Amino acid sequence: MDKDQRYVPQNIEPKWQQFWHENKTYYAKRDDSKPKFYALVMFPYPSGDLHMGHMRNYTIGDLTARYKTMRGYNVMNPMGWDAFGLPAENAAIKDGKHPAIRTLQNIVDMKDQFAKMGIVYDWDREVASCLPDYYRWTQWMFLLMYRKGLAYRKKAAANWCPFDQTVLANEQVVNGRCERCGTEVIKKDLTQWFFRITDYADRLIDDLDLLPEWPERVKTMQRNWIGRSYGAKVDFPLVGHEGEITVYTTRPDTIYGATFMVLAPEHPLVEQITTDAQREAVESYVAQARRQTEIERMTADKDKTGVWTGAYARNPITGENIPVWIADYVLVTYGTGAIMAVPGGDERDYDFALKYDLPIVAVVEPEKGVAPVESGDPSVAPVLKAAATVPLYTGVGHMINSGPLNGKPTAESKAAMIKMLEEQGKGKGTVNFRLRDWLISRQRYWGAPIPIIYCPECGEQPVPEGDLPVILPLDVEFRLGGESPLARVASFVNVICPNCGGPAKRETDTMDTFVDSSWYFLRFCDPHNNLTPFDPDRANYWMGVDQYTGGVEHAILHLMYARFFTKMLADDGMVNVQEPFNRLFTQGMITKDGAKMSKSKGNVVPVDTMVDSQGADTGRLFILFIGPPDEDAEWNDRGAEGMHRFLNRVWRLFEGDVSVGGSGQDRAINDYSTSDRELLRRVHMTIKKVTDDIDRFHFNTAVSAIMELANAMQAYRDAHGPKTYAYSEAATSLLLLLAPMTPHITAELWEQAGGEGHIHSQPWPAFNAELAASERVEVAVQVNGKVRERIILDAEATEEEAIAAALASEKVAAIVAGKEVRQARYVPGRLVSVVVS
RNA sequence: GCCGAAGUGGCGGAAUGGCAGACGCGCUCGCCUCAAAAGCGAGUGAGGGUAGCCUCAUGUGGGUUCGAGUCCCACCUUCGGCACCA
Repeated sequence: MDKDQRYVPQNIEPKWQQFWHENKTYYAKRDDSKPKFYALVMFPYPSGDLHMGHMRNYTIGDLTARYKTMRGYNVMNPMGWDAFGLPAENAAIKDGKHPAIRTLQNIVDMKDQFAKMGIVYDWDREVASCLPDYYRWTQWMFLLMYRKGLAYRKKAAANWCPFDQTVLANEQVVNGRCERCGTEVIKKDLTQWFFRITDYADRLIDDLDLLPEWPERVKTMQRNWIGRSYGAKVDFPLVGHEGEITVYTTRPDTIYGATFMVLAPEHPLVEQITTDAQREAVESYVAQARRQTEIERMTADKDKTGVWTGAYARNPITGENIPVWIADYVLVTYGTGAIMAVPGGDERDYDFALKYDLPIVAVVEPEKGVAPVESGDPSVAPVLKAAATVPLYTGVGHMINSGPLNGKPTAESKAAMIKMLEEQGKGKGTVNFRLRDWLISRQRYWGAPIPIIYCPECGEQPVPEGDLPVILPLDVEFRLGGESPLARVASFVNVICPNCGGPAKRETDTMDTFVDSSWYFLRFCDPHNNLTPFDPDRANYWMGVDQYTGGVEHAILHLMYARFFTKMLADDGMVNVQEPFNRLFTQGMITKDGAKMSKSKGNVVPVDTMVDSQGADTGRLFILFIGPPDEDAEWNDRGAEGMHRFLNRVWRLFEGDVSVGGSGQDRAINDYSTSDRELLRRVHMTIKKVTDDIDRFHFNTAVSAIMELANAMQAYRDAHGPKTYAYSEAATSLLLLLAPMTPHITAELWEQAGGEGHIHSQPWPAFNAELAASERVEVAVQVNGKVRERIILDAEATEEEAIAAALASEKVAAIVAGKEVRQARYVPGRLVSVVVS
């Protein structure tokens, strides 16, 4: 083999990709002699084209898998396809190409691109959510939910995207728009399937504490999304009607200040309690509120509007009759859709009271030093009413005007009031969530059919497990129409009732694709199982995922749904972990010209272009070097060229007779010359630094440390040539440290330099603290906080010796002369600090 | 409005409270070349000085400390999440 040829990645990369493919180098088997490591990158939607943003994602995952393998773990690193979804179906409506064909073709193309990047997976475990042997088990999951009472159907005002012609989950509505296409979402009353994720709300919040290795911001986002609050439900009896209005409040302590009530316009009691005199005004307000889209309702300035129903309810504590209003600032979807308004203690209620001249009572006195908000902002109330002389105060303090609670602090009053309400049967303490149940029906074709049959005699019937999968028919006409294209396929719709054998009809909605991705990490543990979704024993061996890598855009949706599924399956005994992902890493976007890479913006750097021109290793290394991996980074072609130059330098470090693979462990330190020691110190410092940095996901600094080692090797080589033991040792470590990052060039050089076996089967280089230690250190000398001198000390120098040496130096002596040394200290290996006056 | 993250050279960025700017990009000069590319070497925060060196400098203003990019307080800006959530 001619080692002197130039570094031409195109000549070596295909060879090694072939090697890993043929040898199934990264195919996982159970091996109890090693600790297991489950590495996983979020499986992608097969869109066909990969750009540098994807490359970052998969490079990090690949690096993790290769690194952990070298560290001695039994690694599983699988990949699959989140293959159902709207884009393929929308494309089919445009050009008639069947989603199945397009998707499977894209999968082939993407696997090709993975291979070209040198990304290795255990392809024996590949799954695609659009294939019957996968979605069969997604349907099985639905039936399990159904059996457990966690899947149910109800009529509700759902988020409807007029463009995609389907309903959306709350999580898929962003600022009132469809997260996919950006169309304004409207509300539509529809009967839909839901998963009862709210049953798990408490655990989904509490168990975030079991995840110390998740980014804090992701946990915070989930906490906020689930939105747990503690308060009370209180019944306000209606005056002149049967029944009561139940409100939810987080401040039961302020109930003495509740001077009116507000219902959401959609509240079911509105029609019943409205008086004839107010009927016209109320109906027109309700109609106007219903007409508004989410966007209008949100962009409408915070100016409060509302109408009195004409009705009264009785404050159960004060016994006073208070008016009942409706207003759209009260949301029917939160709490009970009704509030007790405490204008003295709530900004919204205060604004409303000012506008409609409703009484305001102060019930909380601020702590000393806390000023209440001055009343009477003229922009809120065009005409300042007498009542508005009461100031607004929303904080905590001591109760006033509150009967027996007077003088008590807020927290104590809250507890006391809940106790009183419960004793008198007027209410009870409760926990409330912002989280809503997960709406999973989609009126679209390209998804897993919901396995339910509607029988005119027996009603709703689950498809018997033995009849799964409910096959998605392929012969379908693609056009939009407000119901699933499946509804037009007679052979799909018309079935026999599994209960009575009479004619019945299938559910024609499909499941949200987030259902598919909520359990795929479990299927990877046992991907070919024909009897169950996965064998609990196999799942328990691999779970949980030790390193999960993906985009932060999944912080709420996918990551919350997958946690929900895992808990549900744990409850069912299918798996013994409460949390699916032990460690989560969310990588930042790669931008170009300041924007996320996208076809429509024309700023895409495709993986193919990168790999064909500079090579996969160059692309991988630059994407690791570009910046902290959890932050966004701007793509820069010049930077990639720099990485290519560096790999060229590495290549040249192996010119001549360089050998690798030996170990200097059995040599005594004294066997090395001073310059050898110097090089080996650098080698071992680099081993430590790179190891720590990879463990912390600081890949950019790991790469720069390796560059420094290469620079030191070059200098050594210029002086002493490459044929020394120390150089060979350095060359060995350099290749091993780079191996997870740039697998092709390191595998090639390892082979050319006569290394034993395959580089990626070698153990990670061992750090030798003795070799890393140095005998002499340079330390700075600070006088009164300013660095004035640098001195060389013995590494073992004591504080006394260090200070003496510092004071003895010419410069320091000159500065200190004639002054009193008030303080002196030595930070070993760093500096000497002297204070004089 | 609330919650979270971040502000450091021309650029990407580095720095367990201990010599700010590692590493790389770019740029300048030089070597090599008929020339270019590639490669190699030197330099590169700002200001001052012939020079040894000195002063200033990590969004702004305070503070703690022998010592602050790092810790504390207030503020400004940018990005992300939530948003009339009772």
